[in-house]
Amino acid sequence: MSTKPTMKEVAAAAGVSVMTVSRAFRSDASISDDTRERIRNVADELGYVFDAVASNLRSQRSGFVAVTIPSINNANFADTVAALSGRLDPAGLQVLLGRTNYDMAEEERLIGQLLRRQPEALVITGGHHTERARRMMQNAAIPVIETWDLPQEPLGNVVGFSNADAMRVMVAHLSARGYRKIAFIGGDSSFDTRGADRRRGFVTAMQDRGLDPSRLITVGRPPVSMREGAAAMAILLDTLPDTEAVIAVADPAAFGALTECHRRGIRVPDDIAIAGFGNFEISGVSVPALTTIDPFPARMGEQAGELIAGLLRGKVTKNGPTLIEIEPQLVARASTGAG
Amino acid sequence: MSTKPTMKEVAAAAGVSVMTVSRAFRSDASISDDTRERIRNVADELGYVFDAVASNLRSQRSGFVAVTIPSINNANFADTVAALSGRLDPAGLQVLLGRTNYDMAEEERLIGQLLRRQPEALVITGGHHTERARRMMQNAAIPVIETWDLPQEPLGNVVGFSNADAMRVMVAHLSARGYRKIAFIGGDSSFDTRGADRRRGFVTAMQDRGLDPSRLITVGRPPVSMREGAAAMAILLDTLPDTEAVIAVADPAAFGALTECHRRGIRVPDDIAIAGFGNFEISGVSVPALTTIDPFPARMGEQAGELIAGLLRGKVTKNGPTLIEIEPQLVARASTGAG
DNA sequence: ACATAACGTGTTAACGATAACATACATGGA
DNA sequence: TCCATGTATGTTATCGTTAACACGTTATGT
Repeated sequence: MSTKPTMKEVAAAAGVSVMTVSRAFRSDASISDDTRERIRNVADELGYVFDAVASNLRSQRSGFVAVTIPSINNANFADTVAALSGRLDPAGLQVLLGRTNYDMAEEERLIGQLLRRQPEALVITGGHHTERARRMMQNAAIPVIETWDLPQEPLGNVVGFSNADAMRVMVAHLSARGYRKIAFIGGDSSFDTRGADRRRGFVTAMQDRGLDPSRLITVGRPPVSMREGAAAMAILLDTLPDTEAVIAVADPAAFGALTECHRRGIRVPDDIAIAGFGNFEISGVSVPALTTIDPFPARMGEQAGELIAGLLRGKVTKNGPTLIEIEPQLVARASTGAG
Repeated sequence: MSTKPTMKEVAAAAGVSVMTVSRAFRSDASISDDTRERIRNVADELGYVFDAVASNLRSQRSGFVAVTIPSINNANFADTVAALSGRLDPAGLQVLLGRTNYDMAEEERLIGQLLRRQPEALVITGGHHTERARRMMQNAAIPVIETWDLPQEPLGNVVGFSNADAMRVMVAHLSARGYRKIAFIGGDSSFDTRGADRRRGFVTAMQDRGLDPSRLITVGRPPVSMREGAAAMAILLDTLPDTEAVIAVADPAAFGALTECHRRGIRVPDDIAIAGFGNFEISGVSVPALTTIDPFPARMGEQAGELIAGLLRGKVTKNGPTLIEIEPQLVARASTGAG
């Protein structure tokens, strides 16, 4: 018993062939309930552990779905992954998670690493990638799903939304409530491509309404933290004190901005309105509650999972890639005078 | 080119043996720089992707370190995983992450799943497990590290801290500042074992000081959300209005409690003090900033990674399991009248 | 009752890489 | 000069499982 038992040992102990042991551990195999139970008991006694690595090699199916997210510590992405994982689980698929740290070069490296594990599908957060990363994904000959974005040139399937349009909705909301001098707080756009899309959406939406789109505060690399949101608000209040409303690239930054107002005795929304993005829990709990946009992260995860399960189950070749657009929803709350 | 190329195809194209191709992709192998580069170029042209599955089977090394965390969406655990991952990366090890959802039965199932992938080490969040899970981990014959806890009967190595002691420190802090009627807000203790440990620590610490330990508010399953923290605070203010200080099982719940005070016009800390646990970002940003305890999640991840890298590199059998205790640190802030 | 199908199990070879050993050639010290 | 040593490459067998096929036995239909 010094070495870990294999099916061979189990087979010997149970008096059957290795193949029968193999069948005892698969749901679809034809084997009598009797034998199956007997073998499982024997296996348990021996402390046998099924070797997925060998199984993967022989069957050419890894059971992995590779997933990349910018950060593990982000409720939005976590919700997508949780929903995805929940949908894939019953299909016998396991999520192999990697984080890109909001960096396309890191994403490229990561995708290379993940593909070596022979995943059966690839779920990528975002629609901007290096040329090399694009090539790797296209050559992989597995379903690819881009999420949290609506890429111009999709690699394959997409389950996402337009970050720019989301900002358009938010600008419309603020505009309708009478705000004119609206600022945007975001991170260094050369990294967070979704953040950059939101900023771009903000700028064009402002321009379309004949409003000044130049109140832009940039604070460090994404993800923009609460602290950075507060710092950005401090800069904004110091340099552009006549600003009437602020849109932050995401809720944590918006909340940070709110706290800075609290510290300075500036009333929200009476003196200045604040809005975020993502419908993180904090936006509903803070005082005042923050107006935000809900991109439905869990729904994206479910849809992606559903799509993958379908693509891998059906041998039928789809008539081309699927595009599922999720419509982000404005959640109007007290921080913009609503709710 | 219909099927994915293997080393065989690369070897043929480069005019070398398969073994030489294999060597071209390994850092430790003896091969001329010339040949290596030539082979890599050929491989690139063919779109060859290294097959880690086959490599794993033959070499009996998966390159995986399996890690379980209660929730993906938790900054504390995420920090531990990020640090761990960062330390394992240079050692060529990849984190295979699974979430238990604060559920020991789910943990058991998950561990079974993970072990099939032949991980080289196992990092588990928490020190409470089902009997069957314990057995599986012990039989696995790989290094096991329990974190975020200080188990009575460790399975192997431990990189953690005592949740109960942390509460002792917090009670001491509040007590020193003159608070006597102290309440505890937590989740259903039958699920979150670390939360239960903290509650237990609170009770004994209170008893040790001759204080009443019965102001306990329980709200739903862990993780206790901001909203639930607010709800608990509402109950507390309604039923035990003379309470002087509140300790929440974690910062998000503490923040939720704080917002409830804001909504009711109750001043913190003048009317009631609030403290949390975890040193989440929000505790430093909220107004007032929340007193909390920093368990140094990143440090735990680094230490665990360091330990694993050492154990897997050195063939030398250690003289038994390692125990690394991290000392959580009180972070006194305005919400308890400090700072 | 007989052909046929369905079921349960066994045999053989293979998935794609690498460990272990073998070999060819160059280098160098005595 | 000759053998020891090192370097670069090739050969063979194998990791643990499962696809594909074969085979004997037991239902099923007519």
